[in-house]
Amino acid sequence: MPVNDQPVTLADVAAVAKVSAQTVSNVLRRPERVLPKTRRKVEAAIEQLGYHPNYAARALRASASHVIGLRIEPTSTEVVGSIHDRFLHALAEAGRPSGYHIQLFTADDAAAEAETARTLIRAGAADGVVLYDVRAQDPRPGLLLAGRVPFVSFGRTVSGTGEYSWVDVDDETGISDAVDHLVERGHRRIGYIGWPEDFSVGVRRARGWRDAMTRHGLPTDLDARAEDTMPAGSQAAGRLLDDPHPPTAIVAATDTIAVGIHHEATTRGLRPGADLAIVGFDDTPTALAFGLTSIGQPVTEAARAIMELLVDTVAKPDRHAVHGRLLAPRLVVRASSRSARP
Amino acid sequence: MPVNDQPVTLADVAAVAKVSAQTVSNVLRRPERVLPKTRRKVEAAIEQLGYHPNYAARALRASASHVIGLRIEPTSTEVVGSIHDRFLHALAEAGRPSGYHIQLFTADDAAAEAETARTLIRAGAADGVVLYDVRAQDPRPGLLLAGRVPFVSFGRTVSGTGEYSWVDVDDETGISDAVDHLVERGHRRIGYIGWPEDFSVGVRRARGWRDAMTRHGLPTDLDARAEDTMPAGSQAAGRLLDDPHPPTAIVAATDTIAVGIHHEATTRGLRPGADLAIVGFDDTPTALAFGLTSIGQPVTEAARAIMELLVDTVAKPDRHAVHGRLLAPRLVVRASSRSARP
DNA sequence: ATGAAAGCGCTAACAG
DNA sequence: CTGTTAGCGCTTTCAT
Repeated sequence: MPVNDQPVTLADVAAVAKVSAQTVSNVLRRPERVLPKTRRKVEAAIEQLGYHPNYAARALRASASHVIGLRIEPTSTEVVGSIHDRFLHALAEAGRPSGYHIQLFTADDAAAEAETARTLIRAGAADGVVLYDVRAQDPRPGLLLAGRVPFVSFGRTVSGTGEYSWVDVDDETGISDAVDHLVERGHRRIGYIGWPEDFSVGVRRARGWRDAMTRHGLPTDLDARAEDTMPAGSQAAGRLLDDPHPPTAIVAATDTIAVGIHHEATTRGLRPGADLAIVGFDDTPTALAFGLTSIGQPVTEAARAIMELLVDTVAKPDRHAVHGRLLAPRLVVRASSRSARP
Repeated sequence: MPVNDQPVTLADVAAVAKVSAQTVSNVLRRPERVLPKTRRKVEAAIEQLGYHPNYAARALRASASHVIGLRIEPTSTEVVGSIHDRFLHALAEAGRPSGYHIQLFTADDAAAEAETARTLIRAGAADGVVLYDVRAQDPRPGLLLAGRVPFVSFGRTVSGTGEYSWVDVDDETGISDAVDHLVERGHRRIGYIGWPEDFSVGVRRARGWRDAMTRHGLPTDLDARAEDTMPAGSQAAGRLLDDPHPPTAIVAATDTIAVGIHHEATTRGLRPGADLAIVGFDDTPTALAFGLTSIGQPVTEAARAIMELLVDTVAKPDRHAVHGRLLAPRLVVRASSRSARP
């Protein structure tokens, strides 16, 4: 590693290579326009000086920062299985090929998030933002649209999806696959534990379960609701297990709830996988640790799709094509549901 | 929210306020140099136009990006309790007062991380970086030092700590507090499960346990080692519990291991907290969910300290003061160790 | 107290 | 194919 604190500029390289600054720039951005011989000369000089083009200058000149903003949410202390950090990493990785960097910002609520995003854009600190975990009634897409902030969302609102680009995972199919899998194993009393109805969250997951059950001609009475915490999951599981005709399998809307079910089952002397099948959602490390079958979101693929759409959106903020991309989840079968119903 | 796509510049504001661009700049950066009357006039214009200073231009002019780089690591699929995401959020938040933004980058290994960091600095894309989770034999501080990359680390190497600024948590005291707490509850057979010796990781945690036990005149034979996964924790716990004189309490080097212990105990019909006390490390959501006593790291405080030191380091990269800051962890007592030994 | 000039490093547009 | 000119938006001199 050469140690040289003086910032090396285009002009320095040009001087060493005995060409103009413009030619150096061309070597970097339009190599085909430059004679191979001069190119090699310039490249040697670049190498020798350890030159790196200055981001700020490029950004200023090009009016493009190549930065994507992302609000980082405070982690809930009650959620034990989240794909948030996996998503962050995947997004950072996905930006690499196109030269985009992810910059974090914090905000207290949706309005603040939108406002900060707008400021970032106006200040040229970012070219666009990614909206994480967009829910059915989420106000953020509307706010960003109004503020003319280029963005792509992970998740989508229930309406207005024709107005912005989004990437989402097909929850209904995921849950439906889980139900199919359980039915195949001989289960008929299959319960569901998800968020309370009024949360407007996970309505698609609940619907996925109900529809799948109906499709199989099975009853949908074993429906319990719980907030996304382990104790709430345990409690809800308790209610279902107290039923005169208790479930032999339960599908959960999250891994956190699934662990709660696992815990409740164990406490009652039921062996998960043998006496009670359990399926979670998100395929987090927690699911792996507890041997829980879980519906995994294709996080890497989602991040890639988001960056792709974002590059598009950023390129022509005015009249860019609006795309929605629905990705298929993948059921990861583990011990908690592998064996057939006894 | 005014909608106006034209980027608003200093000159625009100046035109509206009928002053020179320079005066607008002064209003923003040296308000005291400007007559209150003109200042108000300018502020009105700024407000009216929704002006935000352009980051790239500032960065170019000031040769300072106000960006801090941070490598985001791929999440291990086997770790169920991590403070990584909490740290990210805390860092983003900690940068706010001083106007620093966190930018993520990915790298495959320590060498790539150092190299990328160096490139970011040379390109003026970042003013400094934060090194996360620095371990005893970590090569990164040395590499960054050699590459003259301004940085502050969270965690520290075993040697060379006088050459760079770091913030760390006092593991030994944390574990020692846990042992004291258990002894107070009447425990004497207190086991420890941590990383394998040769990992050079967590040597301080292991030492903390050994020293505390010795201080209390208690034996240190119940020492098992496990990698940082739940099954490994369960296995190790099994080995300790198979001892002719099994432990009545176990201290774990991580929450992941602690959950493994919890699981093994439950499987054997031992009630955590009643038949076996368990203490984890990091106070993650997982610990909360399982009612595990855990040694919490002051993540927010650490992030603040890091940003503070970093601002210093970045300001004078050559001859800045080198500081080490050792923060005290905090024992969070929950059901898994609250009651006295029966 | 305010303004004019210059330049941070780069690249688009135009000349040669 | 290469070089010259100009300017992205801002701030640090230096005048006024």
